[in-house]
Amino acid sequence: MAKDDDAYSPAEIEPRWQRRWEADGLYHSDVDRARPKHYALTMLPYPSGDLHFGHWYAISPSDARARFKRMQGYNVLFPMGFDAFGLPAENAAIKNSVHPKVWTYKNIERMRGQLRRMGTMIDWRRSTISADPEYYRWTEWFFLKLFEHGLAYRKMSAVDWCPSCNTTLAREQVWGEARLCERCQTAVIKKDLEQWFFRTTRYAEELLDFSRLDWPERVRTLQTNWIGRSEGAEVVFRTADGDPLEIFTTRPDTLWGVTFMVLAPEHPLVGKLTTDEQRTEVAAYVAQAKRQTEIQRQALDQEKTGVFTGGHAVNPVNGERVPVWIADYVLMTYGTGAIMAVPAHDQRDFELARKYGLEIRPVIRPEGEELPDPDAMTAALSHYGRMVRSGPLDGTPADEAVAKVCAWLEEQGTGRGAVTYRLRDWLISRQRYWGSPIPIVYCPEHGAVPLPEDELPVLLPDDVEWRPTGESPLKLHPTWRHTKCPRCGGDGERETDTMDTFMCSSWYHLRYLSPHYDRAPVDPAELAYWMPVDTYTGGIEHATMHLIYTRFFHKACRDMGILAGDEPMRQLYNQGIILGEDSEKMSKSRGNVVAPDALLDRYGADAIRAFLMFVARWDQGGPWDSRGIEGCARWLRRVWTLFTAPAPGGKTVDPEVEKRVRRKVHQTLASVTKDFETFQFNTIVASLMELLNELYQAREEGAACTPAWEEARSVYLRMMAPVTPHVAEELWE
RNA sequence: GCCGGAGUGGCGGAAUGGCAGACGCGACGGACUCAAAAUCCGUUGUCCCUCGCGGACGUGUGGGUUCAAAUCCCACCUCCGGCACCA
Repeated sequence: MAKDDDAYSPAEIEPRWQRRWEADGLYHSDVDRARPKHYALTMLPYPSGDLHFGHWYAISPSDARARFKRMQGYNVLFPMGFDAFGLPAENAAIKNSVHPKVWTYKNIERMRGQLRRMGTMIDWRRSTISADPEYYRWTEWFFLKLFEHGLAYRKMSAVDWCPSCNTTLAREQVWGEARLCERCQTAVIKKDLEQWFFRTTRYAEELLDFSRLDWPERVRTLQTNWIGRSEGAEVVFRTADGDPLEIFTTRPDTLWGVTFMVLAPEHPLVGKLTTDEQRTEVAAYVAQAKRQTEIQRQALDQEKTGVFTGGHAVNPVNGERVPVWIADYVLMTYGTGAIMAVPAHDQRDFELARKYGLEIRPVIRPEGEELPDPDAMTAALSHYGRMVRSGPLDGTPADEAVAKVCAWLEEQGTGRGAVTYRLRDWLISRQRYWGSPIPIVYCPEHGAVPLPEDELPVLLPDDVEWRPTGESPLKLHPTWRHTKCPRCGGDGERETDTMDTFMCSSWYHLRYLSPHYDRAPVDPAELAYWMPVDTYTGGIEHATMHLIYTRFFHKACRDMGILAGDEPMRQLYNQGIILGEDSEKMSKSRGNVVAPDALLDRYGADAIRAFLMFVARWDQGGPWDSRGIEGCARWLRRVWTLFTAPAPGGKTVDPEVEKRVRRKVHQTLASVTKDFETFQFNTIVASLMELLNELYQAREEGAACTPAWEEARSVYLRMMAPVTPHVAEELWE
């Protein structure tokens, strides 16, 4: 308890309480079956060097909520670790000639110290670093499991390559129409490479099911769009040679309107279909298309182009022989890489048909309208309608058409109802040094051979050349790659690519539970008690990357018998971004970066914690306001004064005043409790300020030294404890 | 084009069918002080007036439901985010 004449001095009280909590092990979380558990997880930081306000904004309100849950009687786990592999370490190494490991671990030490000054309840015994061999041993182990179960595979394909980062990227890491690298904003190009993939597409349907999750609408929508489910039909056409040519369509009701087909330029049947007289033209188009994928995509309204292969295919619904074209608007990576073209009812096909004078045949009549004259059409008629000129299904009304055609196709054995997804398998190979090795050895005899589990971890060598060469640094290491084939003992070579760091972060929430356990990635007893994560907090930017990967990872592990339950994180909440005072993103180049450390010295962690909760709605974020923090500092000084200064005496107390105090205290308690539950942090601080104003008023009216006052003080300090833990401890008797 | 989110004082925001603008910032006036800082008190949506315990208007726009709408319904406008030659 502070002496009454002491002024509020965070610089004195905060380190003292932090030392005390640590010495007492107050925030150690251990399995305790007698209490309900609460696993509060916040997205782990990348050890970039300094803890900035983005970190504070993500972590300190999450910590306040974890503390609130703890005060409610939950056995709370609030851990923190570091996503320590990744390219910035290599870039820093190149720039400053420091080994990535040295740079990373130095930053981690620094950031741990900064995190401690924040006054969090982090249980540091459970911290993990994904670049520690005792961590990545298990990242490698998970790779082996996925490989063993056919969920990891190696494939040659045209993959996205960032020329600045010198590595391939997952489809999720290529952003926007301009196809920029998620990390460095460089335009991504295509390269044909043999790479490792995880079979995320196997889980596409299940990933669309959010029914067990309390996740924001926004994230669910982003993931749903990303997965991109389309319902339709698969139909098998036949080439003149009798080869099956499978297509996917969402409009099987337009099958009788097919007047040609279009293949992606890379489609495997292109060579065989192309006739001698068309060969030159087709080869030129294929070469041009290939080149085009290597440059930044042009505007979307570019004119459709295509080339006739000279080949034909037969439409199974009517036996008609239609020409087969190739065009670059058909993508090899979606559906089957081939389409049936119905120019009357699809705008892209319409444009190609108009350009090259191909037949346009309307077979869908909108209700109450005439069938359009193809020569007069200026655009495709894409809405549903009654099927006409459609053989046995002629006259089928719009609402029955698709289902009826699917049933009919199945009956005929020429097709069936089908679903296609936009989601691609997750490309995890990176041509970089500072990542988890892929535990595979290539043997001339046996191909890609997984290492036995007891040979893990494959350790990263320290002595590498990390300067950029366009090749994986591990490939240039003189000895590391040379090893023996685990199967035959003959000479073999290690995989020199490393894993996408999103692989490391797909399971870190499991490693926190038992960071040093060495018989499995996670101690089964800890796993059974703590999982799933109860509340997960972090930025929205991971909606279609980390948050898809970790859900995939969990489901895959469930099916491999490693984990239980269908989802890793029950509730998700996204905080916004704290901007510079000019409402722009904080950045060194703009010169609008507000550094937490200087403000910490001036105001203390409690004031910053309170202000970050108060400054804006947490889910929205907003600009930093250096005057606003004065308001929170003033609030804490007023709290200090109210509870330490001698109460004015000599007045008689009106029972109504006492009653008013009690009512206000209990109303505040109810609203603060509700607001903690629903992440409405700004109104928590506002309610506490409001109550403080009332208490000042009541004290003037003689309420101090009454039982109601004692209750008010006790409740007040407990309500503020999660927000401003140090000052609450100091004032608590 | 498809999907989602958001529009409230000078500013951040509160109120999810019941006194719009809580709380804070800023601003203005005052107390304390030789002075400043800190602290404290008061005023602060807009407009009108006879200045009161007064009146009118007011939550992107236009309609509607209701005794009552920032909140519910319909139509639109603007801004932000995602996806997009996805068959």
